[in-house]
Amino acid sequence: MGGPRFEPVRAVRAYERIVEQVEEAIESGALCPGQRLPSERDLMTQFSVSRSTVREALRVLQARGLVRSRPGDPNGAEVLAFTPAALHKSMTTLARVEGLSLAELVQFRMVLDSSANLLAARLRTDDQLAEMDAAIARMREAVELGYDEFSAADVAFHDAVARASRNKLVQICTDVVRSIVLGLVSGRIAEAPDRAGLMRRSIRHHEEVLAAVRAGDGPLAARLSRQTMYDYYVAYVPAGERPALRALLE
Amino acid sequence: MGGPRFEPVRAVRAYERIVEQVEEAIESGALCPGQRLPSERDLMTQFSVSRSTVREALRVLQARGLVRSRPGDPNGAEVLAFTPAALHKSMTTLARVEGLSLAELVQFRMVLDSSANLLAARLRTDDQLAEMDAAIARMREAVELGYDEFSAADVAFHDAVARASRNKLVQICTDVVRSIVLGLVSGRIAEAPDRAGLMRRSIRHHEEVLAAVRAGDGPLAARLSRQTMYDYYVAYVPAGERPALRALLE
DNA sequence: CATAGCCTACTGGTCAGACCAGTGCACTAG
DNA sequence: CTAGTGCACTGGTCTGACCAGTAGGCTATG
Repeated sequence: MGGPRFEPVRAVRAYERIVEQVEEAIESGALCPGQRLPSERDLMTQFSVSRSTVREALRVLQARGLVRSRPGDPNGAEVLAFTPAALHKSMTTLARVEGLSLAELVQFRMVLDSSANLLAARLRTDDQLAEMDAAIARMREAVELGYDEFSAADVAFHDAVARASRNKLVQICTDVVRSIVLGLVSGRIAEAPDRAGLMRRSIRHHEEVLAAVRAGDGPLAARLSRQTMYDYYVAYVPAGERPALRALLE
Repeated sequence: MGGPRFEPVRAVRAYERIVEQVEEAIESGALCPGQRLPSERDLMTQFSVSRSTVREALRVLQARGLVRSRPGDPNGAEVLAFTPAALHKSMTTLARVEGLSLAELVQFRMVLDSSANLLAARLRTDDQLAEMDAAIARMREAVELGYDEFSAADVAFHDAVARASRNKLVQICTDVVRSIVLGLVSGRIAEAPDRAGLMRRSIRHHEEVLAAVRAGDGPLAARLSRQTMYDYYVAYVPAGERPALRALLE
């Protein structure tokens, strides 16, 4: 004690050093989306490693959604614009491995969506209000067209709200968690006996939420959006887990 | 139009098939944390591919945080328990690439933490209340010890609340976003001129939040926790972005 | 002259076989 | 019984090769 505090050294593998360098270049903006990396054979001379090592690094970068390579492409790997794909992937594994219940996922959506509405009520522009109007209009038309169209319009509405919140993290997490939830229940909703009634009720709820957002009443919009989501999903949540959802309703 | 709807075919590479199979085995529970994969040389015969292909698949699985391999280990790669490491990684790149502002991150924490408090006020057990008490006690002691100890105790408090919310997603996202935020500002807090005063004020706020949780007053706990976080971080948020944070305070 | 089609020089994906440094375990010498 | 030594195995890296795909230049054809 009192001597120098040594830190454990981790053996750093060659391909990791490559990943770090390329990652840094991308995140710092030195490499922009659309730009190309050198070919694998060029990279092996630049890093003075073998091609296998270069390739392992590229696999990692690809798994993180930073680059993409196509066989035969005369240019090297392409630097990608950020997409939440990697986030989505790890959240999906999280959901499966940790056995996340539908209740937890819906609860999380209630939290995110109501916060987005709270913020949107204060920060929305008129254009964004128009987008929400348009989305609800499409929901109305979709009652005749079928569940897929309805769901798409519904998604568009929530996306508009999320954008209006001006918080990219809220936006992206909303997107990711929603797609996981829809993957779990969309089949069951599409086959629900009283689909049309469900849709009409949902539309009415969305209209109320939008009215609150338009009026600038954030807390009301937040409360209504929680209620809307609860009503929409509660039938698919096991009865034992419903109290946890209701805990979010005043 | 009207003809069969063809989907774009993507060339599926050999290592991707391997990743899928192993991933499926892990997520379905056929492979449990702690178990070992066969050695790379075994895998190449099982999948009848070359070792490079096996290794590329392992790199991807490792990047996703599902397995870990150690040189010299007489067993194969180890299947890992889920950790939010991959989630953390992709959120960090998100933060850097998308240029997430501190304001957005803090705002997100306010949303998550207040929701966790809202839920905790209704769902907490006595044990969890005791944990929160203990964490605050450690915060008090840490005023003398230094910022690192204080921050650790602070984290412990918020973790206890997150656990009490009984929502793993809330718990994990709290953890991930917090570590990103702390990475951005902990240095500046540690060097703040009136550190001790800051800590004491934060402790008082935490005590108020805990009192509300103990009393079962969810909305109050939620409101207080938002205020607490706002007060703690507002000094590090550029003035122009503060209104967005205040939008979350009633 | 314009263009359809081929040729070539690359690309990434995969394979085979080799070497090295590290690890754990069985065996052995004390 | 223990301390030490090999050994058999691991993952990490390298070399060199082949294949199928792509793009762009070249050529032969109209």
